[in-house]
Amino acid sequence: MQTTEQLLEDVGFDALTIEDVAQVAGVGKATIYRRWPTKGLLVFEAFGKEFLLQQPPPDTGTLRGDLLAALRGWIRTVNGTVAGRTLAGLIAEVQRDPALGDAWRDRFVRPVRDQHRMLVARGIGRGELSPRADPEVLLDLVFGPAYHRLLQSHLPLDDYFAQAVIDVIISGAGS
Amino acid sequence: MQTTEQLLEDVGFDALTIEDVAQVAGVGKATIYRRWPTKGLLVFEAFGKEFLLQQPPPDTGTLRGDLLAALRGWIRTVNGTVAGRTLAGLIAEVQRDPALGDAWRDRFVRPVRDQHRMLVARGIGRGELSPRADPEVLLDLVFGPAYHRLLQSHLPLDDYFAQAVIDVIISGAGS
Amino acid sequence: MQTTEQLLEDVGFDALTIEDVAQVAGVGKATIYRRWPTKGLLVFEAFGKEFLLQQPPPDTGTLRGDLLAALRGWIRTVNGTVAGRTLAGLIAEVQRDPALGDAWRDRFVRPVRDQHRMLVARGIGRGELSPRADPEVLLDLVFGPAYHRLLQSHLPLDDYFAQAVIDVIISGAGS
Amino acid sequence: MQTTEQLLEDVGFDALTIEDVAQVAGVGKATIYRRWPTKGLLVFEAFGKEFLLQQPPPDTGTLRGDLLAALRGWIRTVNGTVAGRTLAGLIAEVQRDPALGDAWRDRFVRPVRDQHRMLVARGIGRGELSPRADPEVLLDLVFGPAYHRLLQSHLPLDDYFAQAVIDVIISGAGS
DNA sequence: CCCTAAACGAGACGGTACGTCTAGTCTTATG
DNA sequence: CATAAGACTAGACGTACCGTCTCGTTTAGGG
Repeated sequence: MQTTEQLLEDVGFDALTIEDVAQVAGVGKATIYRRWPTKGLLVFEAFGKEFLLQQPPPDTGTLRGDLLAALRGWIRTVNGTVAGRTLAGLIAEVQRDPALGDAWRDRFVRPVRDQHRMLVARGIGRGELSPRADPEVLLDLVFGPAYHRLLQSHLPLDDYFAQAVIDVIISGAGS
Repeated sequence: MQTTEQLLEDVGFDALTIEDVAQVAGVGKATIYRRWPTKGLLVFEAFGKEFLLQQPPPDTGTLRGDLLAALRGWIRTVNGTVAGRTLAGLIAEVQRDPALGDAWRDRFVRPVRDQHRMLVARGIGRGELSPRADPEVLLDLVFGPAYHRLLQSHLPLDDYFAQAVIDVIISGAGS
Repeated sequence: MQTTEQLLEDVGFDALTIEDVAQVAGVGKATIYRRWPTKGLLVFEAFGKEFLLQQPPPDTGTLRGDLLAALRGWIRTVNGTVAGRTLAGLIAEVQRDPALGDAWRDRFVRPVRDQHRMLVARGIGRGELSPRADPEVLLDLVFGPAYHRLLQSHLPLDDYFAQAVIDVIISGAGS
Repeated sequence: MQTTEQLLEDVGFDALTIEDVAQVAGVGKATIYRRWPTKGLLVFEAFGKEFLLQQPPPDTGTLRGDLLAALRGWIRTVNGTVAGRTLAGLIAEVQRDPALGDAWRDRFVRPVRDQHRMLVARGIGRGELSPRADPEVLLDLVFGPAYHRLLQSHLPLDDYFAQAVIDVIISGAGS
């Protein structure tokens, strides 16, 4: 497990092989396969806990503040650590391993969204949101652009971006 | 090339191997490697042209109409054909192959964004957008959520989603 | 191993590929490469044991009889089985693979010559040979012509040849 | 042709490819294939003439002298030049390419043996040979051991060897 | 305290695809 | 019009990992 994290830092998601993990950990391959059926799930477990710990639910008193804090936290983790490349690698892996996809949605996407949905609910309670707004769409609007930039690398994930995204979501871009 | 498209339909991005392409095409492997150094670039080329053809630049007269049409077009292609899975597979591949990443940004992301940026520019010209709005962020807000749903499969890519996204972007979700 | 022998009979040394051996044996290629680094060494091992078993050291009581028996035995094996072509193929391979050459000399040429040298030593002990005769040269004179005919195929390897060779070696061709 | 000889010296028979010959000669591959169907025949032609020129028929006045001179000439050429490895390479190639085998026997083995057979015939005429001696077997006895040492590399091809071989052939090894 | 059974390290195994290489044929464009 | 240049089909090469499977060998808990 620590071996996995170590190797994620040293060689990255792609170059990591279960064979390496076993050897570096001084462990038989079968021992790993007994616990994690695929490389994706192995890395997911090592990555997931770590990542979620770094995303504490914000509570700033305003919806704008909460969403901005959440997005900034995500960006900080993704930019500052190896987590960004690992996250990208895992999402890539999800495209080819349906079992990992299920785990990913159940144990990563859902909990994170549940957490964030509460921010939105709080905003609705405070009357900061139009009652028409769909919370699910809102969450996609907050994080979709960020994942987009992570995976396409066409533009930087910086604080200006975070603010601009949240501003448009709250206030709209129309004149 | 047609062989690649055929195999993408038949077996999908992941199960497609250069070895198969060569055999089905009745071609030596070296011939393929001579032209496309990796599977990613081979598929990208087969996919790119096709995909771009199916995304004609809309011109509805309003920014909202244009953005909605563009997003709907993307969703239609992604949902209705094998292009969705291929697109996901390519984005996954981009995370692993830096050379493909460069090609991807240069020959796919950039042209598509250039096209869409014109819609936004037209909207600005018509005074439909706050002069404060950053076109790049706007583009990420329109398509980021869609890519997000494509890659995470947490929620469907339907017409309701398209409208809701565009509505928030134009008018904001704040009360 | 039996697969190798089988394929040597079926298709011959040249047409034999490690890929075929693996497939026919129902074995991964790596398994073969793990044990035998080259096709030459694989075939050598399959061939060597078999061949040596068919060359029991003769003991007829006279040097002439022993040498003739040894040469006849060699000719019989080489003419009667696939071993002749395999032997030729291996000697050909030895010309291009130095590692095989080393193994060939150590594990084939040397043991065979050791055995035959004992026949000569016995002859010397019985006073059948001029003390001037060099055993090494004698061995080359007995088998060199036979290998020559095997590899050049200019004339048949028959019993008349065997007798004529041994006769000249013992008695000389001078008048 | 000179290119072939050059490359034989520079890289040896095995490493020589028709592709290289073509490129070094500044010639299309097809041009070479038009004249020589295989690498074996190409090299054979380049090698054959050269080699035969270096083997002038000796005439020393005695059979022993002639045979010794012929064998020494062969050894000198084989030891002193790249011809030795080329000769070994060609004999190896002959084991795989039947067409080359035919050419080899017709245009190399036969002429050389014809020449040497005349030495023997001269010896018979001079009464130096037992009338019982078979000239063909004699030739194999003279050169077979030499080819044997060339191809097996188990012992050196030196002048002592040449003399010992001829001595036994003329006088026999029996006491 | 032993003894047995589960888990373990080590790594061989069958299998797949990789990317490279060479052979010999076929195409093209030039001089 | 022949030719150099080199692209092409074909297929074996040797490598890397995969996921499965024996092997002994620890290592614990129950007799």
